Amino acid sequence: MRGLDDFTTQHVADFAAVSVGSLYQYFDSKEDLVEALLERVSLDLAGGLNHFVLSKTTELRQMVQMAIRFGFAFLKADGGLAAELVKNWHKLPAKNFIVVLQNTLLDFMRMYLLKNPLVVQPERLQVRTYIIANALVFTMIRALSEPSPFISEQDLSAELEQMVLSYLQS
Amino acid sequence: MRGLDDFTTQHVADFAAVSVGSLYQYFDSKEDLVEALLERVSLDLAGGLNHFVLSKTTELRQMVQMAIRFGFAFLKADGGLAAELVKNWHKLPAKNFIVVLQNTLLDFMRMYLLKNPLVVQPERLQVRTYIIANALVFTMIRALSEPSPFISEQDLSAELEQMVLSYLQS
Amino acid sequence: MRGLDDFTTQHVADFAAVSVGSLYQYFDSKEDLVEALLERVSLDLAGGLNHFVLSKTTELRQMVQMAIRFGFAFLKADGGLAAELVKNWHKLPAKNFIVVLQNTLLDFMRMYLLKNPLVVQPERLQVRTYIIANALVFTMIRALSEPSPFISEQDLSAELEQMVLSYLQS
Amino acid sequence: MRGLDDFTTQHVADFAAVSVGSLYQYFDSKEDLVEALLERVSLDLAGGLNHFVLSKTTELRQMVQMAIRFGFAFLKADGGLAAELVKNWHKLPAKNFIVVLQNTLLDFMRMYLLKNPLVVQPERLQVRTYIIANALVFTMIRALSEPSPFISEQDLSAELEQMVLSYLQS
DNA sequence: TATGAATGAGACTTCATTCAT
DNA sequence: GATGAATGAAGTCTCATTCAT
Repeated sequence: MRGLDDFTTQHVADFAAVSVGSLYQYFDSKEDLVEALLERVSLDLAGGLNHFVLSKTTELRQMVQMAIRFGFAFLKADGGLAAELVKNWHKLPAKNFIVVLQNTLLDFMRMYLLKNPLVVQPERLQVRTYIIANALVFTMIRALSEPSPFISEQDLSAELEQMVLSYLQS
Repeated sequence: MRGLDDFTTQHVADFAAVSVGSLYQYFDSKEDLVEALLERVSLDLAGGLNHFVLSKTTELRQMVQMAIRFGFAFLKADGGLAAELVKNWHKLPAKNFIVVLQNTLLDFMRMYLLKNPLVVQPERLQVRTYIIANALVFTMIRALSEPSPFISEQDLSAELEQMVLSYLQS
Repeated sequence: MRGLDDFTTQHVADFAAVSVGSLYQYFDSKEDLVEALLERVSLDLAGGLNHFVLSKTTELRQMVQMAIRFGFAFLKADGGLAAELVKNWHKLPAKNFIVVLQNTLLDFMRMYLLKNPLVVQPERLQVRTYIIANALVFTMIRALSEPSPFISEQDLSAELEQMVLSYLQS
Repeated sequence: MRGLDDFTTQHVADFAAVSVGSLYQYFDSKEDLVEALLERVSLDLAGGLNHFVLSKTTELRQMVQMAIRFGFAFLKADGGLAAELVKNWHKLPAKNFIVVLQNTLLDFMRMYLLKNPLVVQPERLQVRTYIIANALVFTMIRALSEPSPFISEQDLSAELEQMVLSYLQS
């Protein structure tokens, strides 16, 4: 479990204000630790997203807009913890939270479809959710990590929203 | 330059079928080595993509389709070398080849716009290219790294194509 | 900081009876480590020499004799640590302890001159101290490193003493 | 034979304007190579010093003066080759050329004594030569490697001369 | 014979993991 | 239980030595 550059055990211990040794009383290995972190972050994500599902809004555009705004906030929270985890997705244990995002989006879409038919063909739902989840997460991460002077977060958000909507409605 | 997990000097040496020491006859440091690799891969990518620009086809859908097909082939080539580099984009020197992809796509779009007006508003071109480049690359990488039994490459390609087209034409 | 042949990290770790990794909890690099070692040894040297200055003896010959005896003991201490450092003087950080020796001797000579005038012309003091310091240290080191069956430490000490005195009084 | 910092095989090959491989056709190892270099430099030294012995001068002061001047020139020759070798004396094969210097000086002194009696007691000759050789060589090297703004080569030469003479005549 | 690319042992350094306190 | 110093495997880099051309 080496190579998560800003996740040395020392870093994590400092961040959590405990000693390195204590980490190993709760977790058998760094892998376990990261997995737990991942789980917590995933729960936060699912919780945050579900909030929209349960909200009264039924207008798709508005929901996408809120989700994107929430996504940016989420990736910046806790000193960029979630962002750092996403960047290292390929080294993380299987159930990482991009999957959580996919599933949450998928659930949401299914619910939405019940009430607003014909947005998308059911058999394509999974692939489309997959594409949207990946597109959103990684584009946001890239924008946050290497901000471009030519692309404001505002513009990016608007265009991501546009991308999602035009795709879903095609 | 530690932490590119599948790019230990030993790994690279094995892959190139030379000894670790030999690498340092051609490159001053691992950073230089990776940079050179990046440059070569970037050139290959730009070359491959330009091929489409120069092709006789003027139908957007067909070009996108070909580009996506080329993208998958490209990411699989050389034992997944390019894919491995993309996964580590956040640790690589600035001019990494996602940027090359963006620029190539941007150039292409500009040329295309000259002949096929009104596809997209010029001031949005950059942001849209940015989104498309990131969406394509990272979705493909994820699909190749963690193949899902529910999502075939074929379906994914078709949907990515659809996403790009509907977005550009919206 | 490679090339201090008897100062590989492994060597130092073995000598200190710790593991290689432990060295890096106290020092950021081998350079830091050597610098710290140098400083400690320099302090020991300065301390030992000052002892003579403060002693009641005012007879020059006796002081030189004591200093030479102390010098040999010092170079042999800690398994020849100081000797090993002197041998590598040309690779060490600037303030190495030959300089300390020079300065200590210089201070001592200045004090001595106040009470015992005319031993040496003030404007030559610095050069003479320089010569004496280098002559003493390197001759001793050579004698300790490659002992000659024809030259006993006893004889050498006596002759070094003679050299210093005749030079200073000339 | 690692650790002669400015004596990598590549350096030596470049300096000699041959290839690294060629070095190993003449020498079995770097140790052999350095030994041969040492021998050549030693011969040069002995040759240069003998020149004084054979010169008509019989005045001791003048001979010492010439020897010191020759010494500085010698240490600077060939880009400081001899100086570099002296600095690494403790890693070099036994018959290094400080020994040559000692022996040459010893021979010279013996010859000188035949004609100019009473300069020094015969039984002390060896030790005194030893001290003078080391004092001269290492003081010169130090001065050349880390020149001090307070000590000119001129002054140093004069004082070294004075040191040698007062010591020999004491 | 001359060359210089290839080799690999060994040096410095990092960091997940253990364990005496 | 909590601590953090100690450990050592593994990674980057250097350079004397070899060997195919």
